[in-house]
Amino acid sequence: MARKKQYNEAEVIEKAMRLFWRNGYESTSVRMLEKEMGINQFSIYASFKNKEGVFLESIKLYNAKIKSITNILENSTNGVEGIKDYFLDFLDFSREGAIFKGCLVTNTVNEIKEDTNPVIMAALKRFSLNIRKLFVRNLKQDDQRDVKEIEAQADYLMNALLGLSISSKVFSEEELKGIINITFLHL
Amino acid sequence: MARKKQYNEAEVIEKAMRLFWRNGYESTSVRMLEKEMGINQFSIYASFKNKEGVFLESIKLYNAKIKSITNILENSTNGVEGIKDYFLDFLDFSREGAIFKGCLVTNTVNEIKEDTNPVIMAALKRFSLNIRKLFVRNLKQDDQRDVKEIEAQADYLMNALLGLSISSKVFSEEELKGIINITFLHL
DNA sequence: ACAATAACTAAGCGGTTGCTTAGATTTAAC
DNA sequence: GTTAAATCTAAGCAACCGCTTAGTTATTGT
Repeated sequence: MARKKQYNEAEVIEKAMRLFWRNGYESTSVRMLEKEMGINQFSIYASFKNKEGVFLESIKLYNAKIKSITNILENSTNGVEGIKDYFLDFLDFSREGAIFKGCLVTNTVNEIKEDTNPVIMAALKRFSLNIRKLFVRNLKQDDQRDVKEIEAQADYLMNALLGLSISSKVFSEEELKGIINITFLHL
Repeated sequence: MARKKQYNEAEVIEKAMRLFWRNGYESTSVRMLEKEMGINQFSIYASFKNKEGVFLESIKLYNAKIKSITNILENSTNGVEGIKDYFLDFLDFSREGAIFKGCLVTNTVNEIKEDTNPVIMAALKRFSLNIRKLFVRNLKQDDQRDVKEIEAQADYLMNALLGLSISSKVFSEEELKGIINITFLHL
């Protein structure tokens, strides 16, 4: 009936995701996406509706990629140690060669404003809350402490993880591992 | 000989700084600065050369403002407790009514890229390193531990502080204070 | 072979970006 | 009062933004 697509949507989203990861949402232009994805703007809008659509698909892919390490956390029975492993795994996950790119989600939370990008912000918050939930689950494995205390610890760990996303752009790998060690020293 | 300026440079930078603090560097346009500062674009460029110049002056002012709490840290003899006070003071400092704006410096570190804004990035790094130096100084007050260990602790605290700048936009004041408590629990 | 349909290319839309220029206006020295 | 210099306003520059449209090309069923 009609012509075939000359590109694979999953493949071009992979490239878009990497670009967003490096540059953030706002400072990644559709022209840049065009070049990186290797397809015309028309095709981008035809496949993903708009720039926001490309980003939402990128988040989905990011979520699928990071599953490789969240799955370990999800199935862990090591309590806090399992969370520490997640931190170290994340460091590896966020690395591209020698440089650390931080977390795509955290980077974007920092960049965008809730009132101008409500849909994106909602997706990002969903992502973060899910990780916090896993932290709570693992913390409960160690002993039966007060739920309030456990949730405060989960907040503490989220804070450290958010910090790590920024720190990874400033500190060296050795320093980052030192930070992780101290973060879990007395938990 | 010539006409007088109809505005005070210190006054308009105060307004510019607040705008950058709320919106970040890139997403604050010169048109927005124009309105907020209450002067024409020509005057902005005449006084501060370019947008980067306005921001660098804003950083200077921010530095002067935050001196009110870094001075306390600088003169503290309470060791780690002095740093904890700094964290709590910072929370207050970064508040505008009920909402937390985070740290102007941290917000911007997250937003800009080193290769496109090297001058700004350098100013931001200088600012951060200075705070880390104060952390090291205070940590040395408590006991004579290994210097390496102290520096690792300073990195850990910087990571927590960076995290706090993001967390303050997501968590409540109560949760933030809980995070700070746990951060200093076993130091 | 031909018509129908979807995917392609490339030009261009109105709006915004950081920054500059032209020209009127105010100040102050003489 | 005249002149020179600094400051003001407002229009406008090229480049870019997200997105669309017009027109061409490829693939299919009949």
